[in-house]
Amino acid sequence: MPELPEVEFATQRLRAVLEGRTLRAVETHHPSAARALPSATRRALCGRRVVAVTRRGKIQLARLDDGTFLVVHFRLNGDWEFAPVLESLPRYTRYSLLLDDGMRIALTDSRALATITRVAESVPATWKLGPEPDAPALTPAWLRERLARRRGPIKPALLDQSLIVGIGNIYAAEGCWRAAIHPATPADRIGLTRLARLLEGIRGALSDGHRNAGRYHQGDRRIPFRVYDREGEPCGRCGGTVRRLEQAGRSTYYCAGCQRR
DNA sequence: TATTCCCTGTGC
DNA sequence: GCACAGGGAATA
Repeated sequence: MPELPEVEFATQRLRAVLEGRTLRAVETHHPSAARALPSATRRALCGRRVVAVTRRGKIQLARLDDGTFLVVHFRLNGDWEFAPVLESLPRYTRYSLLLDDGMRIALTDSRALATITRVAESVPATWKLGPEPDAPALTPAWLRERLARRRGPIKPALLDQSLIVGIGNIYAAEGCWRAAIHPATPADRIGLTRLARLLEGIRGALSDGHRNAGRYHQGDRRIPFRVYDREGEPCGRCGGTVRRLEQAGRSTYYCAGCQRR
């Protein structure tokens, strides 16, 4: 279930298990995984020590002692499962890392879209990724400057990782709702005041998500997104009806009452 | 800047 | 059956 709060949580769990450890073996368990991480690369990873585990947006990075990186992306469904090597492989394991302390890290993903790749040192620094949502440099003025040169509606723009990194489909919609901005509003026609509210909305939604430790449910209670996946339900702010529309092939949820164009 | 595709599972 | 799924790279 990986939006940014989940990936942050996953990165912490990975760090606790992987940092300082040496890789004994790296295996793939699906053809698409083998394509992303060919056998020669997997073999070359044996004996490498993991120096640091970090995150950039929704990308998890493991820096190795030879200066290269393992690059992990969960996409829609990925997750970690940690267990001693003696236990059986979890269902939907696509990659597994065997460590020198007898632990095994499994990347599970029913859809097999998650990837682990290996890149050279210089690559992560040059990726075209925007600032983190909580970066102080991310101000309304900066955002307006970037959006001024942009055609198209705001909500799909928020999914562009080169604008702001780490915002996914849920938080793009939730941020627009909190700022009372219609998701189809042209991105270049939102003024400073509303952009300030949008940033607040995105940050507020993310920090609520973070507080929930990256889970969508607590027991039986669904964690309350305000519009996401609530088509037809009444808006908690104005009582209007939550609608769904499609933008760039993805669902967008918004309140038809208080998010006016 | 919008589709198409990568995959498989779930729920109607 | 079919629509839909939280992402993103490749394509027109």
